[in-house]
Amino acid sequence: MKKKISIYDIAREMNVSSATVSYVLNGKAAQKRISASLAQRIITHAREVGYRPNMIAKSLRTGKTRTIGMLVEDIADPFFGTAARIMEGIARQRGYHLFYASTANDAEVAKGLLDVFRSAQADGYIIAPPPGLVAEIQALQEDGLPVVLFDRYCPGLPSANVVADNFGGAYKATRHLLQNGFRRIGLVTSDSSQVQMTDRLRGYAQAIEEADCPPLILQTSAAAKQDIIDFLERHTELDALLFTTGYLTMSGLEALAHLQLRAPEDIAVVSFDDHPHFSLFSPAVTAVAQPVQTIAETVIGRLIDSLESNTPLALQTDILPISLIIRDSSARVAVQHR
Amino acid sequence: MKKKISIYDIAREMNVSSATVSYVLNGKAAQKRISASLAQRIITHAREVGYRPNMIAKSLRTGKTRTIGMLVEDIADPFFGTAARIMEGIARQRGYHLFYASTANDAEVAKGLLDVFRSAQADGYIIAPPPGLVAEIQALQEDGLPVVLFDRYCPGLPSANVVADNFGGAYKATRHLLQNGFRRIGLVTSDSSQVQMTDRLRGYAQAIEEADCPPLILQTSAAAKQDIIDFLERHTELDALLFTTGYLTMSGLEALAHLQLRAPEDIAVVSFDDHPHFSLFSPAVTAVAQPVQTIAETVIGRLIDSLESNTPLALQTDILPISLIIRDSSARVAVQHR
DNA sequence: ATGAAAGCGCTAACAT
DNA sequence: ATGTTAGCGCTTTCAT
Repeated sequence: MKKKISIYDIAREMNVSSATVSYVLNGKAAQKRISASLAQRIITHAREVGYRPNMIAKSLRTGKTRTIGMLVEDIADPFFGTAARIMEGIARQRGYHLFYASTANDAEVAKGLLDVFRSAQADGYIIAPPPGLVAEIQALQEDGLPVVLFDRYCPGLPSANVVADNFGGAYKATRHLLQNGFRRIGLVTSDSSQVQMTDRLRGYAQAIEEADCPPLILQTSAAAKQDIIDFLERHTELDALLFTTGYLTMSGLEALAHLQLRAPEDIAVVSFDDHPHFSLFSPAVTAVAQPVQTIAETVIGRLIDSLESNTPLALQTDILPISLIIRDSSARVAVQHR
Repeated sequence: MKKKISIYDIAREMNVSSATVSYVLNGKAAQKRISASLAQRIITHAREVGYRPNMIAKSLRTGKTRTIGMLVEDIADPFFGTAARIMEGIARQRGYHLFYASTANDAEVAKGLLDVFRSAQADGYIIAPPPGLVAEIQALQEDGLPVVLFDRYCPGLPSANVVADNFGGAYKATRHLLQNGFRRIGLVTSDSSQVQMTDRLRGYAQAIEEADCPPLILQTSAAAKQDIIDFLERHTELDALLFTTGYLTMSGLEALAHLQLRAPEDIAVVSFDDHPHFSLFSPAVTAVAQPVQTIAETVIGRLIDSLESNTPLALQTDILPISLIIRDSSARVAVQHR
C-alpha cells in the first residue's frame, strides 16, 4: 500500500515549510510573494509524487466541503434521475460535488439522510421534501445553511422553492381534453396531500368547473391499477382520464389494456409528466412535460450563487412553465365507442 | 445561526473530560467501565442540546469515512438508476453511505470523480469502468482500497467483478428467435469494444453459427435511429433484430415506426435489457432481463463484507444468470410480410 | 519572501 | 472509573 503524502512530506523534500507548500498549492504564491521558481518547483514535485490533498483535513480546517446534499423521492424515477444528472453536471462545472440519495418520501428516512449530510458538513441542500420535514428544514435555515426546495415545497414555510407550474399544467391539459370534445373527464391522482399534487388537482378542478362538467376524481396509492379498473367500471360515462404522475399513467395504461379499452376511441388519456417512451406507445401518449432542464438549472444555480456570494437565498418560489405535448391518446374522436 | 456543539461543550457541562464523552457516545462506556448513570446523563444531555458528531473530524482521526464512491455510466439510465437505488438501501442498512456519480463513459470524467472520492477518503469503490480506466483502478488496488467492478470489467486486469451473463443472454435470445422460425437475424450493437458488448456479440454469433445462418451485424453509436433505418433498407432479407442495449431498442422501435414496419409480422424484435414499459408497448417487447437486484446485492455485499472483515476482495468474476422474458414482439409468425 | 504554530473536532494510547 | 494529551492534514495569523 502506497504511503499517503502530505504537504509536510513535500515541505521536507523541498526544504520549505508546510505553509509555503500550502500557499503555492492553493494558488496564493503571488499574493504571498513566493518566488515563481520555488512555486514552480513545488508544483512540479507535488505532481511527480502524486500528491492528493486530503479534503477531510481541509474541510475540518475551513468548515467548507464544496459539497451539496440532495434528497429526492426516488433516484430511479426518470424525473428525479434526469434532474439529478443535470444538476450534477452543473455542480461539477462550478467546482461543487452533488451527492444524492432517495427518501422514498418518508420523513424518517429523510431525517436520517439529513443527519448524514450535516455530519458530512454539506455546504448546501437541495430537497424534494416528504411530508413532515418542516422542522428539519427550518433547523437547516436557522443554522444558516442554504436550502432549496424543489418539485414541491412546504406551504406556510418561507423558503427558496423551484417548482413546475402544476396548476397551469393540469389546467392546460384539462382544457385540451375539453376542446377535443371530451366532457366526462376523470382525474387519477395520488392520495398525497403534498402541494404539487393538490395544485394539479386544483388546475383540473378549475377547468372542469369553467366548462360546467362534473368532476370525477380517483385518489389512489399502492394498488393503482386495480383502483383504476374499478373506477372505470363504476363510471362508464368516463370519456377521458388525466393522470397526475407518470407512475399513475403507467398503471392506467395497464388498466386500459386489462379492460381492452383503447385510447382515444374508448377513452382519451393525458399524462402529467412526459417520458421518452411515450411517443412510441400505441397510441402515443399526450403528456404535460415538466421543464426538467430548467428546473435543474434554476435549483443548482440559485444554490451555488448563494454559496459563492455568501448571500442568503431569496425566499421566493420560482414557478416554471410546463408544456403540453399533444400526441394521439387525446385526439378528438368521431364516435364514442363505450 | 445556532452554535455548533462539540464533545468539549458537553464535557464542560457535565464536568467530565472530552474522552469520557467520546467513549460514551461511541458505546464504549461499558468497555471503559464508565458508570451507567454517568453514561446515561451524558447521552441524555447530548440529545437535549442536539449534539451532532462532526464526521469530518472523526474521519480525519480514524481515516475511515464509512463512505462508498460509485461510478456509473449514467444515473438517468434505468439499469444504473435502479442498481444505485438498491445498493444505496443496502449500504444504509449496513451503516455505509453510497455516493454515486455519472461518468458518461468518459475516462477523463471518471478520473476526476475518482480524485474527488479519493480526496473525500471514500473507504471503497464501485465502478462501471469506461474504457481507459485500468491504470486508475490498479492504483486504487495498490493503495489497498477495495474496488468492485460491475456491469463490465477490464479484461486482463485481475479484479473483483460482478456482471450479468451477457454471452448466455444474447445466445439465449438468438436461439429463441431461431426456434420461432426466424432465420435472418440482425444484431444491432454499439460501437463500444467493452467486454459486456463483445460478450453479447459473441453470444449472438455462436447461436447464429450453430444454426448455419448468416451473421448480420450493425454497429452504431450516435445516430442510431438513422443507422438502423439504413441497415433495414440495405438488408431487406432481415426478419428479426436483436438489440444489445435498451437504448438501442428504443432507437430501433423508432426506426420501425418510421418505416411503418410492424413486429413481429414484418420483423421480430428482442431487446437486451428489460424495462417496465416494455409490456405495454404494442407489441409487447421480448427482452433479456438483467438480474439488477442480484447484481446490486452482490456488488455491495462483496464490498462491505471486505470492508467490515478487513479482508481483501477475491479477485473473481461473478457472472449472474439472466432471464429471457418472452412477449409478443418475437412471436412465431405464419407468413412473412416483407 | 518564508516559517512557526495554533487549532478545526475527534479518538485512543497512556496515565492516574 | 475517568482524565490527559498527541496528533490526524490542513489553513492562516502573526513573526521575522
